[in-house]
Amino acid sequence: MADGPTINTIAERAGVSIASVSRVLNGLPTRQDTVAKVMKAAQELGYVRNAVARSLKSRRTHQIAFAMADVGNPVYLAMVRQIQPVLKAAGYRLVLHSTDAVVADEIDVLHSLGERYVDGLIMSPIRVTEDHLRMIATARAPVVVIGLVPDGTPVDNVRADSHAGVRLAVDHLHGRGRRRIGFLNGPLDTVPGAARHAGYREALEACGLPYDPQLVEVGDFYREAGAKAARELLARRPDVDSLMCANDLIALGALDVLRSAGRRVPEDVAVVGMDDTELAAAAWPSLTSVDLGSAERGRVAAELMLARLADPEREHSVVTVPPRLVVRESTGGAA
Amino acid sequence: MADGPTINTIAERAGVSIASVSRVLNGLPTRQDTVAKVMKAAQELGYVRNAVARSLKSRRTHQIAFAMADVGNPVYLAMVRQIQPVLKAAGYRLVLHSTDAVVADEIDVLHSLGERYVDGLIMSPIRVTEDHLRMIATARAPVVVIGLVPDGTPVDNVRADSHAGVRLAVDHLHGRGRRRIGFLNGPLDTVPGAARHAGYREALEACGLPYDPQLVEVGDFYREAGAKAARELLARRPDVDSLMCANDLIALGALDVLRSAGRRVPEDVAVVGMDDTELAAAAWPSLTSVDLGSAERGRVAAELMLARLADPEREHSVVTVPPRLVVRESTGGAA
DNA sequence: CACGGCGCTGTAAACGTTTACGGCGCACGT
DNA sequence: ACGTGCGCCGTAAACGTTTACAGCGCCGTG
Repeated sequence: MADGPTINTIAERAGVSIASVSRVLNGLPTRQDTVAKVMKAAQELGYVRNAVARSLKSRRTHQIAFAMADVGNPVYLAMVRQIQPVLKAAGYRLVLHSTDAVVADEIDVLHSLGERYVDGLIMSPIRVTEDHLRMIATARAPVVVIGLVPDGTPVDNVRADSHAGVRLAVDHLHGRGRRRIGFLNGPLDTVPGAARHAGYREALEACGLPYDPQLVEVGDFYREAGAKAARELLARRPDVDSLMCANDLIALGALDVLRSAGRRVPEDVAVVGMDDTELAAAAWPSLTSVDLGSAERGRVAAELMLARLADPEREHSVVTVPPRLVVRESTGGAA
Repeated sequence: MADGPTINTIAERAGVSIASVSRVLNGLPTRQDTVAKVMKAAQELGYVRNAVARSLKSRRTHQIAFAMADVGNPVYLAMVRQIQPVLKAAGYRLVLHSTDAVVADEIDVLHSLGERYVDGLIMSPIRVTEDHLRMIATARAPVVVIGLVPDGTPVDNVRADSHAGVRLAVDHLHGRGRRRIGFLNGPLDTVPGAARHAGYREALEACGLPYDPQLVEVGDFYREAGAKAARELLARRPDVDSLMCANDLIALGALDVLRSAGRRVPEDVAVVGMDDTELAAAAWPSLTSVDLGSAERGRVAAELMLARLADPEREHSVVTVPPRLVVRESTGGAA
């Protein structure tokens, strides 16, 4: 692990100046025999260019950061999975930040952009605060936000449409003859929670079904919470014939409860999840789920980032990725 | 996004030299009013230290790379999840490489260590070739390998013991009265495939059961492959009373097949998976699975890396993480 | 009062690149 | 034979830090 060779070592050995070495290494026009000498020396020394020095001079690190709440969450995972190859193909490395949904940590990441260790940041904040918006506006490197930001925010933005996603699911249930559609939601003060609630009410209206608060449970986005919510809803409204769940984990919890209550899925109660994580396919019965396009959003975000790096002056884009319903056994399978 | 302030800007504004600024910023002993002047100027300018320049001088980037075959694979995911917080707590960033199990890509990552954009590399290669070993031995930055490398390889190494893991599972099945234990394995030319096969044979012997080739199927590590293998095994040996599966996906495939064949799990056939991914808990019936300690291995690898960075001269460590059986419904639940 | 020592500060070099600029040698035209 | 232009090349500056070293002022001591 001794000190590696530098451009100087090569210059000495090849009997040329460091400028020539640099030129050869960067493929700039150079006389043929100089190229040969330099290449030979570099080869023999096992030279590898120092990325740090290069970045200092060129002001490009060829690194992009991705900040999310939790590496373990399948939704973010799907994003990473798409972001990674896009960036890699363009010659960028991926730096991962897991903020545990702590706002201070997210602000920290934004702040650290000033250190210039990355060329840009893709982030998917759990909540968007005033602080976020202020930091984003003054950030020293391009930012792409996955998730809803207020219209007019000067930033590239990729959105899901969970509103429309819920409508898709409710329509599907209605189309299969269900009329008492329960709704197991997460907290209403989160962006997804609020949007999904609104989507549920609207969809009912569009189907000509009444909104019945008794059919709605608000809990959290976890399996246990889903089970609890399902239990309570079943106790209150045993006649419920279907459950719209605000994510797949809630739906899994609901399946557990339905099973031990002896309700058949989908015959007695149909169930729809949301996010279409790999858990949906693993569950039994396999879970119909609304794909909100996490993967697609990741891909688009990466592409927007590349576009901005290529042209920093371009207009800010706002892309909304449409949801897609994946029908499986829990609502009776493909028609 | 104009050029940010540097140490020079601050020096000018505060009326001191850049050396003093640097000293203040690094907390080196300085007169109180100098500190105040510098801090004030830095504050007003919104100064953030340039990480690249700092790295160039200090020869530390405070970045660690993690290279794995596939970000989407839950086993690697579990590792990332543990590695991230350990590194973060020590002030390191995580750079992710997904190699798609392409050996050339892995070699590439090893090679790029010479660029010195990271202080070290944690890798979990799918197969370990001669090239790997050669590159690791001459790497210009510390490497920690998760997975088996030949004894004596000069590298920090964290191993799973899938051999012992299979024994654990087979013992468990035997203890629950199963005598015709089928084995659905992955390819024998992979490190895990070979180790698991050996573990299976040994475990049978230890239990006093005969090894019956008819009870063994070799396929691949995917759900579809698991289903296919299970179908064939059931056709050949309808009397099989339990299935040891070389990973959770294979087990899920097996569950599908058993269900549609009308075999009850665990009453007619008990099933054990491996890796204890989140799919195991999501499945129905929930899947007994052998946790090979992916999470633990990630944590240990990160710690070994930090230890080596702290003391480059220390002896190479080889840590083997013991497997753990997680009993769920597919083998009858906790005793 | 002279001097040694100490605490603080500034100057400058270094980390390993990229690149603007000027110089040198050669071929060519007059 | 001499100027011109062109193609390569080397010198040196720059990127933004950290840090060795030397200098300076001040205090206390002899």
